[in-house]
Amino acid sequence: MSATDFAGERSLRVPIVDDGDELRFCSTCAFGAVCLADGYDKAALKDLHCLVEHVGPFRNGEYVFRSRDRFDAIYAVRGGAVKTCLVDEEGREQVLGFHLPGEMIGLNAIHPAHYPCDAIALDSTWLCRFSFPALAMLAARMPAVQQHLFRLLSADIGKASMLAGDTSASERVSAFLVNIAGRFANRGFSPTRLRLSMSRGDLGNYLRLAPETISRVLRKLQDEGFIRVAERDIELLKPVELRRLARCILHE
Amino acid sequence: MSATDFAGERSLRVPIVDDGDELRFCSTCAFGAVCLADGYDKAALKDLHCLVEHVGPFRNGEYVFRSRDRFDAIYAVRGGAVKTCLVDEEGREQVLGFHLPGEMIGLNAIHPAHYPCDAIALDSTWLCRFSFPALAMLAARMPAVQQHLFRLLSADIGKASMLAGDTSASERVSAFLVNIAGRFANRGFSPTRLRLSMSRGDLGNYLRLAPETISRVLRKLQDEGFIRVAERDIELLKPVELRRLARCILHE
DNA sequence: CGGCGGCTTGAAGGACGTCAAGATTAGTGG
DNA sequence: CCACTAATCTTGACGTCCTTCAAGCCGCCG
Repeated sequence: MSATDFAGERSLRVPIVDDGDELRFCSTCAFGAVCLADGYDKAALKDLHCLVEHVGPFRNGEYVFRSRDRFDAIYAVRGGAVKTCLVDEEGREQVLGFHLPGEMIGLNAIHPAHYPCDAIALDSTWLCRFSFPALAMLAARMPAVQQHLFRLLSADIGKASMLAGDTSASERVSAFLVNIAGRFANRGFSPTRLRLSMSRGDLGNYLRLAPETISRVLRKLQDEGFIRVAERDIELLKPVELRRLARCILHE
Repeated sequence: MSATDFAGERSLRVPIVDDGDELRFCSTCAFGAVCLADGYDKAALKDLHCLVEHVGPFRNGEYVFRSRDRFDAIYAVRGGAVKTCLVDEEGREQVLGFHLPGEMIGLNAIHPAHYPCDAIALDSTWLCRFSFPALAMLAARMPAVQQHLFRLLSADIGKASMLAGDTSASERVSAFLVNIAGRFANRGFSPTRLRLSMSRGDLGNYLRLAPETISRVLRKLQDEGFIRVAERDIELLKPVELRRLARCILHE
């Protein structure tokens, strides 16, 4: 395939959102609206700020945390992308998920008290680090923070629905593209143009498909006019049709 | 296959645990150890008790809650078994999970504020119902309860790992059997003998395999001497070998 | 420029699904 | 207790979608 790049592609690289300031959280921190909406005062806001630490950049392939590390913090992706994965005793990797700006990682480590998976940067990646003991203490004083944490945790249950059902390769790839595009759109990025931060291998691993199958499906979707593929840049040409292809997986 | 029943099979039917009393929770309620371990007084215990309601029995096929019902409570299975599932617009069911005594359902409803799936009894089923608003209020006063809720929620993330990886039908079925047996064992039931409360259809649906494949795999595992199958009663004859077969999925 | 990893494309093979028929069980009412 | 029906389960034959294997291409970075 000839490498026809998109015009303005540069804006797709390493998406990152605003930095916030002393009295406003960066929107990725997932706690931005909590305090102000509930009328907490500046002291409370400051408490919340004190337990946030901006970390990064992590480079492609660097570990944010490793399986079996002791759990002490959850993270929000601020810019870049992270994959979470397991490695079995034979060294085979299993990708559990991808995490884009505005999304949390580490929530599944609270219970076992150790991270149950690796978290690896896929791009130049920045994160917000929340000390969990401090956050839990604050939550006990501020019901809105507690509620927010409950919701964050609840939202993460059943997120593996991408692999659900008796679905074909095209359905799964379509669902993935629609899902990713939607998540980018939620954070203010283009709803139809996106840059995949993961390799075909990682993507196939996540969707339980061979990398070759990913290639073939992307080509087929392009031949059918649903998408445009240029390396890792994807444009959704017919989002509605794609969504219809994927409706069994996305549950409308 | 000739129907060779197990001796003492009757004890496998409708597992149920103790009832608890005014000052002790039934062990299934998942809050049993919280208060006493942290030295809360009887008043606190009573608060916790007041928001628990024993409900049931539900008969095979009855709904505990339905998709899109407004969320107001989480449940612990006290006896019997529950499946959670989605139904798409064409009426096809998709089984998300099975819930045995001692396990919670409804945690994934906190965020959307509506139950995102159906919960259907597979047996004569009793549950403990926890009003969530009341529970959250109590959690704000009792850090141990809050912590316990965080852990319960966290533990539910990534429970769909049964479908993970690039695994054969035998591996998935083995993993399922080992997993179920372990969950029963955790609650004091036999670690090697169990009664499946779900049909081959539900099981296949959950594992993304045709019911016929489930049959064939169970027969193969029996022919190889790993298990003994009599209808829905299963005996694990070589738990170690089964676990080895399933190690890719169970992550040791 | 040269090497390497990631991506694409083709051909062949296998594991599971589908379809169909028969067997066994559970449930119901007489 | 038995008869009858419906549902579930089993077993076999065949087809299909995806994987595997192999080769070549492209882009990136030293």
